[in-house]
Amino acid sequence: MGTVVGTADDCREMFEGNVQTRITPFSSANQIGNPVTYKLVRVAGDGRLVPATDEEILEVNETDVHITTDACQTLGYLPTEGLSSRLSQLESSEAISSGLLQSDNVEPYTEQVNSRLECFNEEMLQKVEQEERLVMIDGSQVPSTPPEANIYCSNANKLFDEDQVHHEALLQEPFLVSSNVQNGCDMNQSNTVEPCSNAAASPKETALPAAAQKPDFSLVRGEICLDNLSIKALQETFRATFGRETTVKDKTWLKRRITMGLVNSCDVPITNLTIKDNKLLGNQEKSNDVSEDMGDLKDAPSGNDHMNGNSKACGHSLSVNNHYCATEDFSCEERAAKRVRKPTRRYIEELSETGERQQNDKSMVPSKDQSPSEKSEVRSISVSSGKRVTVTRMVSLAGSEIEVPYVSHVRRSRPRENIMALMECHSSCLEARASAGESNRNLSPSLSQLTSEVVNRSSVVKPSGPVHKEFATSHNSNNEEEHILSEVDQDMEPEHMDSSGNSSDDNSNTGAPIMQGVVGLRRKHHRAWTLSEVTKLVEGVSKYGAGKWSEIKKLSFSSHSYRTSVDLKDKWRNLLKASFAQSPSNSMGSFKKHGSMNIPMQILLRVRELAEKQSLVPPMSKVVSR
DNA sequence: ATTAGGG
DNA sequence: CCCTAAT
Repeated sequence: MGTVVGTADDCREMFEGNVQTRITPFSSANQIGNPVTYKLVRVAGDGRLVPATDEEILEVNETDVHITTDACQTLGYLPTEGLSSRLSQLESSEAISSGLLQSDNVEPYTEQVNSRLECFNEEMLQKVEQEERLVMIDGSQVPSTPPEANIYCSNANKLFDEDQVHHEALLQEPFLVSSNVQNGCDMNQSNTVEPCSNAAASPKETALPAAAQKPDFSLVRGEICLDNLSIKALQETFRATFGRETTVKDKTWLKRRITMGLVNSCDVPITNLTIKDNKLLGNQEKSNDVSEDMGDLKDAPSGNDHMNGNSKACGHSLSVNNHYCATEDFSCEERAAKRVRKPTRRYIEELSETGERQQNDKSMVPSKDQSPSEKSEVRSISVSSGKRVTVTRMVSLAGSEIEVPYVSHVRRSRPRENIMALMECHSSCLEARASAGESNRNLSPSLSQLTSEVVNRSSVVKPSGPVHKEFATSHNSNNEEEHILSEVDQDMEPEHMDSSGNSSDDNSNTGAPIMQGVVGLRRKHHRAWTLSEVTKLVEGVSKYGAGKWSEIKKLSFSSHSYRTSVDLKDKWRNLLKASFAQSPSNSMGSFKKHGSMNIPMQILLRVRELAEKQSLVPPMSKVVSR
């Protein structure tokens, strides 16, 4: 609930902040066809739509979305998820909005209608899809939408039939209007928004506080409509809606399910929204079949509203839900979220990066084609194809607006903190650059910030400025360069060894030769191991035993902050390999001809020695060492 | 948080 | 070196 309130506030902000209320050209409605999903969004003072949270993802129809429209949708649509209950919650906001709208222009009505239409369209699309699915599944004739449903639809249409003739055509498709939608529409019924505000407002106040005593709003037409249906009919409807049979006999359940299904079908991932709501309740119904789970998940997000608003209507089933939710509300949410985010991994992220960009590109095209959306501040593209949703937002920069990919605050570069700032900076910069360039050369504030941040960091470490060494030469073969550097290091190292201990030295001297800024996109930082390092490593191993990498790192590599225990481990592994590989044929002498570093025989021998020792007496060595 | 291993 | 899984 609290969340809801917050939403309302946001809405208010939107309205207030948004000076220019724009009316969506009707044309947009015509073009509809893209499912639109709105999530918690707020409008910045300048009118930009901004995700309520950084992580918030806003899926919006790419076509022009107007703030007003958005507001409408936010108000009307969001609630939709939760059904009537939601509506009640939003009432206040609606009232506000309505008031504003009224004062503003008469147009709001139109806008609302549009928004609504969009909703309908979405639903219709969904419906159609479902139908198709059904066909595929059954092969038999598609269960036509229950007559009632159609009737219902027709009613809904009547609301704004005059304006949208074309829409009707679309609506002709079997199409169930969810109660929510209805509610949302109610506002529109009267030309003036007033009625809606009034009607809505009153219920809400009562409803919100005490769920127990709620007005009849719970009995939405949709509900009623469904009510009239027999169980069988409901099942049919269910089937039509979800594309699968259901054995559930519970009328209430069916109704709810259908309603919610219709509602939810509009928006796919709602996780964000849910998360914000502490109260988001999961829908826990025991599903009869597996697929049911999916539905539940979907429902989960909106569950909250449901509870609040529909408790009355749904009766017992709801009460059960409430209970469940009360205890596990959040977990439910999480569950859903997890499901959605499952594939999340940094690795995957990177991979998907490309996809995102592509998507962006795509989005660009349609935007032009679809309709000139001059003003849409935010245009986010929902990609139905992929699970990932890319969000972009327009940022006015230097007078011109540019589309910028919305970047999550999560840092992309490697997690390690020590890492030579330089390298990180490099990689980050490169990344930033790359992404910026790839994404239509847009400068994203977030990106820039990131970059600057990185830069600052680097500057702290190395005030002198951005890497110089690295830029020196950028051959295609980094290895060579690195190799050379390593050699240099080797030469220098010995000297440092004695005085080793000051990290600054390491940073500047041991300096990371790495990313050759210009050419390679290679983001791997590589720092060749110096002889001294190897020596230390071996020493450490002999002292503390292999496997005590953290110890070794602490005691023997205090000065080399960039070597992590993992690095040590890896290096040791390599050394072992090398030592054993070389032992058979000592002919090579003290130097390996390979590209790898020259490792003195001595060391290799020592390594082998240690290795054998440890392998033979693993436990002892560890204990003994100290 | 470390360590062991695979890539 | 990087990334993960298992401790």
